[in-house]
Amino acid sequence: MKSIRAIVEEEGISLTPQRLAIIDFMEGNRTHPTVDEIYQDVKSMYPTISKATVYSTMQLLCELGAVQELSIRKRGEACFDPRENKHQHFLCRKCNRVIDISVDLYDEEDIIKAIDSRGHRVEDVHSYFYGVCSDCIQSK
Amino acid sequence: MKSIRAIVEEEGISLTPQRLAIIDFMEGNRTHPTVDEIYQDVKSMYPTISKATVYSTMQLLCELGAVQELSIRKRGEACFDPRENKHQHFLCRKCNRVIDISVDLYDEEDIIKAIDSRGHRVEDVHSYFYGVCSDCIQSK
DNA sequence: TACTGATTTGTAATCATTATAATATTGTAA
DNA sequence: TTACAATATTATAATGATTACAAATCAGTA
Ligand SMILES: [Mn+2]
Ligand SMILES: [Mn+2]
Ligand SMILES: [Zn+2]
Ligand SMILES: [Zn+2]
Repeated sequence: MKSIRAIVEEEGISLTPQRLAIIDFMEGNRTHPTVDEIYQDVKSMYPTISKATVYSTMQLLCELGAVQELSIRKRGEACFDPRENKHQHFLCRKCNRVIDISVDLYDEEDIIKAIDSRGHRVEDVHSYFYGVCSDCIQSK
Repeated sequence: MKSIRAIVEEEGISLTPQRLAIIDFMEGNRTHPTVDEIYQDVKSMYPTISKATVYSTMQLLCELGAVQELSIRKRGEACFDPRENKHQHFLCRKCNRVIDISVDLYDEEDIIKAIDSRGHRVEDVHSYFYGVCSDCIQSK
């Protein structure tokens, strides 16, 4: 899997110190941080960084496909993870953590079994598909 | 499938005129309305209704499992649909519509094929699993 | 009818995100 | 190196959805 940094460099996008600090924090990060968590971490090494920079950098990384934004929390903040090997996301409604489920399965019932077998209890599933609808494809 | 109204009545929850108007609008509704869309519709028949009532009623209906809230739009408003037969949701990034895909499939690749075969183009999938994690189950 | 608890309403507060404009930095060409 | 234009960063304001709150209203019961 290509690193976030490699993807950004390939695109010829300038690696400013702020972007580099954000990328370093995200690379291999499995905690699904929010914008504020990224901001807090980077600020400790780079005290003048602005939250607006974190927002714009995360949007850039999303557009490049280097990270993905998750809307798994129904309200409140979005969170992010590096786009690595296919895996699933489980949100604990008690502790509010987003937990990676590293399986290469595509069948919902199999995935639920895999999550259950890790000791979690699955109560609900939402699958969202994104793209362009037939009407919009035709009227382009 | 049980109607929303039946679920509410079974729970012995009082059916106020406002709640009834909202339930009537949601029953069988396939448009995935937002809170504001529900509010605008109900207001035409019930001009004094408050948006706060729509929020609290939708929360009630969600807790009863009569409707579900979708966070398919990564920012902006949540939307709702009656919890009916299992189906999937496709968001068009151009026209911003949430489209029901009525299939009884559980395998992601099969679902994508089904969506494609309806003339839509699938570009991305997010599956979110909700429940209680092993840590929180143990420490209860 | 009088009382009690639940519901609704209008408004204010909160919070994540986006927009904006001034400032700073970067890369490039002379 | 210097000058310049393009890009990025910053601080702050604006937006917009949701939640909190308290007063007013309603429903059910004694
Ligand atoms: Mn992940
Ligand atoms: Mn639906
Ligand atoms: Zn937990
Ligand atoms: Zn469309």
